[in-house]
This record gives sequence, structure tokens and C-alpha cells, in this order.
Amino acid sequence: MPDPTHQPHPCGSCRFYTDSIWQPVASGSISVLSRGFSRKDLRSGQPLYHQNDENRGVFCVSKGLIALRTHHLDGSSTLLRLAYPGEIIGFRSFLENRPHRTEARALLTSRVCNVARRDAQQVVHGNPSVLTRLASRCITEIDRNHDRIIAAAKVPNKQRLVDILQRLMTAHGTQANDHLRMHLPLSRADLADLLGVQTETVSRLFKRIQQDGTLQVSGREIQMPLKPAQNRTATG
Amino acid sequence: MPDPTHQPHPCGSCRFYTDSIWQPVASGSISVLSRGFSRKDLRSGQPLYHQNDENRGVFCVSKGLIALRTHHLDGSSTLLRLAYPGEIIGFRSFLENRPHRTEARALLTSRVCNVARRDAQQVVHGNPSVLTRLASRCITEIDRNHDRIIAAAKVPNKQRLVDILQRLMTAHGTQANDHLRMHLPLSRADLADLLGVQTETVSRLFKRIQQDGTLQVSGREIQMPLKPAQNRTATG
DNA sequence: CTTTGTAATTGACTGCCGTCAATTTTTGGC
DNA sequence: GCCAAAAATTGACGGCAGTCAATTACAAAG
Repeated sequence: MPDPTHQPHPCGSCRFYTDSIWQPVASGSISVLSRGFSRKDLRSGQPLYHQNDENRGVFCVSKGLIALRTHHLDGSSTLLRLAYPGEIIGFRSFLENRPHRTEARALLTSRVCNVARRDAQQVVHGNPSVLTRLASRCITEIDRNHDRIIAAAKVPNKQRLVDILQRLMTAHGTQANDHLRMHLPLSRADLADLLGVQTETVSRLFKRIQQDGTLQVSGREIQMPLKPAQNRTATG
Repeated sequence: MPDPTHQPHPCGSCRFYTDSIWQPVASGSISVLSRGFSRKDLRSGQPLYHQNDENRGVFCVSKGLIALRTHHLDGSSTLLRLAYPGEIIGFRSFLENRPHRTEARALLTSRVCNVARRDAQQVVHGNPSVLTRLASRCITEIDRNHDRIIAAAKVPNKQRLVDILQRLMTAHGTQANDHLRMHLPLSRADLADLLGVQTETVSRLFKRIQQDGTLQVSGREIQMPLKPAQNRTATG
């Protein structure tokens, strides 16, 4: 921008700009935002932060897929959340000023935007609407968790696995002929941690799903018919 | 009123005052708070609000026990949360300006304080610290949900039931000799909804727990040894 | 005190999942 | 292309939970 008094909003060109937690913001805060703003590209498998790390601000997933995972004392872990593009992560430790309780790790080549902690705090203090939007994201997370608790209690594991795969397929699948294809970004162990079962069970679930004809699996390659014959869903 | 310029804080005499979301607040907001403030006593089984009801403000449990439950289309339900004294409820629909997604119902004779929606909104707008405290409660709820998701995946149902009973015992049990006693405020169906199992399973879990000697059950009367000898080996 | 409906328990049976163990397949480095 | 390590699958078996059904215990109303 030629005019330094009118810096562009760092999220201005993002496809999630309208839903950004950093928008709207007083014009004076734009420079603070820009100062703390940075992008980070992650390769698949690369960690963004570790459990117990100090918070370094709020992160926003711009591209890819991030797994939020807690490690337990017995060495096992639970995959608490898959963060899709447009979602923010690290907000709990940011708001509560505490270390991260989960590890964040890219499952795909990903891009994550960050506003450094101090600057983010300054923007929040100067713009109550940002806090309102942060609270809104917290509530979205609560709703997500409620859905998961309900699903764990009411939905058979087979269907829960299909639901996870469909969500992933929607976000990261590619259309080929009359099928959707995807290279599964999660290991069997990850899926097991997500479902709360053992990896052997995930293998058996895959076998049963495949026998139903819902989808075809070969290692991490997954293919499903375009018209979701499963479930409800209005077919044209 | 003796001195209208120095109204007392409506939560001032509450034992949870120091953790109140309505504190601290600008002195000018006290009168708004007081205007919207009300107490409500509930008998056991009495609903505070229903699923899909419009939000009427933020509620704070002062005494008793409130169950937050969602009803599903198939007629079943899930008990998403037990709200203990000091905790707030209804904050999601308040912050998001949407109908309640859960039903709130007293499981014990309870007292609930309320700040009416309009007045609560006014106080929030005038006092950013209130929003910070609300966000903090949201995060507490997220943490609770995470704990529950992890427990559902990692902890056997028998132990989960014991954990629930111990929490209830701590909050509502009475000491008698070397035992803690409690009249269970939840039905078997409620416990089943909380664990995500069937009522028959809850019955069988109770039988197994009793055989272990962890506690004694007779209908809704529960008794457990004062020294928490459960887990691991029996006491010598 | 009885009645009547609801809540809770018990039994029988089936099926899914955990566990242990043994392969087989895939992956990453050379 | 080969090798070692990791990931995934398969099999066998036991146990816990779901389901259906029947019975018993409890509680509110007359």
C-alpha cells in the first residue's frame, strides 16, 4: 500500500476474512496486528506446538489439516480435534494464559497464520468485538464436543468412522469419474484415537464398511461412490 | 433504600462471589445488575428452561444440582452436564443469542440466580472483564468435555460410574460414622445417559462395583467407606 | 392400605471390542 | 531395488454391553 497510514489488514486477502476473529478491528489496531502477524508452512507430520509448551498466540488454519492431540501418562494419546481451514487453534491457552494442553501437528501440508501473543493480547484489549468473536469460537468448540459425546453414546462405531471419512473427503477429496478419492491423512492409530477404540478394531471396521459397499479402501487410498447411497441424503 | 448511590452487589453475599462472572464491574453497572437480578428456587425435578426455549439470561447455580440434557429425535436423551453450585449455565445461548440446545432441570432442591438477558447484555457491553470471565467459563466447559471424551475412550465404564458417584458424594454426601451416605439424585436412566450405556448395564455395573466392595447400594441409597480404598488391591 | 404405573433388576442370548500373538504390508533410508 | 522398522491386518478367545423379555421393587394417587 502506498499510504502507510492505511495498512492493509493482514487477513484481508484470506478466504476466511469475513469470519476472521481479527475483524472488524479499530484502524489503529491494524498495525499491531500486522506487527504480530506471521505465516507458517508445515509439512505433513510437522508439529506446530507441543503439549505443555508456552502459548505463542492464536493460530488460524489457512490450509491443510491440523491434529490436536493430548498425550497421556501411560503413553497413549487421544485425538481431541481435527482443525480444518478457517478454524482457530491455541485459543484456550491464549485466553487462560496457560501452557498448551494439546499438541498441534500437521496431518497434511498446511499453512497456519499466527498473531503473536503480546500483540494479540493488545488487540483484544483494544477491541472488545475480538473477544466476542473468540468467545464464539469457544462455543463452537463446545458444540463440537457435545456432538462428539452424543455420537460416542448413540452412534455405532462403524457409522462414526464413516462420518469422519466423509468429512475428510468433503474437505480433501478429489473427484475422479463417478468416485471421490482421497489419500487418508490419518493413520489407523490416529483414527483409533479419534474413535476411542483399538487399531485392530479400526481394521475390522474398515472391513465391515467395505463389505457394505459404502466405500473402498486400499491402505490409505479411499474411494467412495459420488452418490452417497448410504444414509439419507437427497439424490437429485 | 438508604443510599441509592452505593447499592450492594447482588452477588455480594454469595459464597461464590469472588469467582462471580459479574465481578468486578464498574460501579455504574451495579444498578443494572441489581435490576436484572433474581433468584429462583427449584424443587427436585423442576425444569429451569427447556430445549429450544429462548434465552432469558445467564444463570448461576447457587445451591443444589442441575442437569443439562439434550433430547434427541428418537426420544432418547443425553445428559451433557451436571452443573454444581458456583457454575453458570445458559451461557452458550446467551452469548450466541440463540435458543437453548439443552434442557436444564433440577435434580435436587436448588437455588439458581439469574441476570435477565437485556441487563446482562448491557453489563457485558460496559464491562469487558465480564466477557473475559465468561470466556473463561467457556474454556472450563471445553476442558470438562475433553476430560469426558478422554474418559469415555480410556476409562472402563465401571470406573467412570464410580468417579461420577464420588463427585456427587463429595458435593452432596453426608458423613455418618465411618461412611459417607447419599441419596442418589439421579435415576438409573440418568446415569445411563451420562455414561452412554443402557439402564440394564448400569444395574450390572452397580452389582459389580458392590462386589468389589467399593461401595454399597440399596436402591438410591449409597454408602461408601470414608477411606477411599478403591482402586488397586483390597485393604488389609 | 391398596392400586397402578413406573423404575429397577435379572436372565438368556448375541455381537462387538479388547487383548495377545502372528503375519503381512507398507514405508523410509541406503 | 533392497532392507529394516513401522504400520496394518488377521486369527483366536474372553468379557462386557446391547437387546428382548420377564419379574420384582418402588412410589404416587386414590
